[in-house]
Amino acid sequence: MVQKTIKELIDKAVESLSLEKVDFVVEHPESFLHGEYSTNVAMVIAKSTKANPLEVAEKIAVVLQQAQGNLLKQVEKIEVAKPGFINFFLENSFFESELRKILEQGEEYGKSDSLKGQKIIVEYTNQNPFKEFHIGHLMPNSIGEAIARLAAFNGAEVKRAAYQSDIGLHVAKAIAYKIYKQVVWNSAEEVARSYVSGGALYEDDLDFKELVTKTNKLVYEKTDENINSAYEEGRRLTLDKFEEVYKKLGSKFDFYFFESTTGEFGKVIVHKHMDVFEESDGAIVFHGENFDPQLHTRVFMNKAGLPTYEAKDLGLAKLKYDVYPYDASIIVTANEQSEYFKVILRAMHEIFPELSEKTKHVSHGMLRLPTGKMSSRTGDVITAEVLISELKVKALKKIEESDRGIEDKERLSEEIAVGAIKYSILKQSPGKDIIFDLDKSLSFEGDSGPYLQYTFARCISLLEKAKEAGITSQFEAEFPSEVYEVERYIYRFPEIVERAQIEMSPSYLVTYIVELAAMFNKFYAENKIIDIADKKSSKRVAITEAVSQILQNSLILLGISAPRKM
RNA sequence: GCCCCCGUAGCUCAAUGGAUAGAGCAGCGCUCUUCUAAGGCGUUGAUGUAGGUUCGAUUCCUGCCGGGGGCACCA
Repeated sequence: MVQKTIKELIDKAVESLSLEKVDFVVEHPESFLHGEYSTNVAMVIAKSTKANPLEVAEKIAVVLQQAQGNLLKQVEKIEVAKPGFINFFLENSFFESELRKILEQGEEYGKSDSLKGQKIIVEYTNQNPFKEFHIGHLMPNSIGEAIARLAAFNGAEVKRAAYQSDIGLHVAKAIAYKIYKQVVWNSAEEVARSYVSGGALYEDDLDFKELVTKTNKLVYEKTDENINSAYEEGRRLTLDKFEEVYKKLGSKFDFYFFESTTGEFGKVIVHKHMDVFEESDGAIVFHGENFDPQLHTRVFMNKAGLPTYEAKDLGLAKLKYDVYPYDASIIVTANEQSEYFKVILRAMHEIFPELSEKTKHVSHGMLRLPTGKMSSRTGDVITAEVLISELKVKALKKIEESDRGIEDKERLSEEIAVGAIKYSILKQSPGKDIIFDLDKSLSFEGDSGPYLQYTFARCISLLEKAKEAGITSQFEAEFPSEVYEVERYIYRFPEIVERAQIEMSPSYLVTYIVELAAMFNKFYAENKIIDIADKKSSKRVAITEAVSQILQNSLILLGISAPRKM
């Protein structure tokens, strides 16, 4: 990439001037007026040496200009600006060659091999059987899926894992309630309802509470026929439902881990490492604060001798490694678990140091209702399915209004609904909460998923019309020197993909792609793309094709479908 | 009480210590007899607060105010 070439040249120039070696950036200036790339190197150097930044910039620029002839062929001019920026303007031929590159590489465009040979496992959508699949679960799913796709796009071998809590108090509550009230389960919803009712009863009925505790133990022991069959039934109903929703969302998991197995394993690990853990009040705990004042104590085995989530996570890390010897394990969960994971990773560091190094916790914000945090415990939830279907209705209405002869309206409306949801989650930097208001609902306009989909469909439609008119994107060398603004933006895609991957933040890609779409739409409004009488038309068609390709590649990375017509 | 995270326009979000703090929504005014108007153009509007570091701070540091999360047998 040019960016790297420029950076290397600056390094050399700094060296030849025997200036101080510093950390600097080569970035795209905010405005096209300042060229394609800009560096702050002179200002950084000037800072430590108390020199005049503008003079330093001038000196470096002169050296760069001398080198320009052979190495910086693609740079048209180098300018020094105000406080001490050095700006690089690229040759028109650069944009043209990038355009060709995109058309040649197609869906490969933007791929890199930076993670080649790496085995990466991404764990996300950790939800619990016996509970609802609510809209809060859409966050880890959307983010985790995008992170997985970004890693694969950069050459990694990626496996997706779902870790589901199929054992524990929540399960016992649902089962105990079913038995206690003789409820019949026919659907996942009914199972989840038992869980909510059981949870409420657990709070105010001591007898029931005792029954739950007993049931919990029996679920672990698997000795009671009645409980076993209720367990299997509830588990199957809810897991099948999850699978249905995953399919709508476009996620397919390679591995499923269940707490019923990680628990056993975690238990063994804890008992084997009593030098790391301590017994306290009948439980086995890890005193995080002994290792780092920012950490706290967590219980790994409870008084009853059952492994807690902590021990289970420890077991999971090893279990994952056993089935898939990973170089990196990424775990996506809500940020309410951030502190928790710091402690777990510290404990893991004592036991499996090499695994803790490879594990990275990525946290996302919570999806909140205007009334506050959603709670599956109280049943104050909106399910993912309800949200999708409400948005589908809205999308369907639009499809019918525009009347473009869509064959499968049902499918398209779902693609749009899911696209709108995923976009709204992925557009913001992970870690921040989303306040979700169903009444205001999600936008299909402006900064939205459907806006991207619409722009893509528009490109496809244009390309089809161009083909009919006999205009191809294969333009010839004597092409007009004029560079459209959108061309100055499209070639950045690989850089953006790289950054989004490294920082595990799909939002960078979203920000970029919506900006690109806006630029293209402006380009579309200002120019007639297809014009037989105009020789420049083939270049505009080429730009359209390039944009459609980048939109498509981006949408795939984000896990948003790219319908060709809408 | 201790520990983390966050306060940007009326609303929802951007901005690796840099150039004039960007979008979208909502409001107002334009724009389809011509390639998809889910589009485009114009317009109003913001860094919680007080200091500090810096040539330069939304970004780093400190205090205060406000919000969220975590802190022993839930997941």
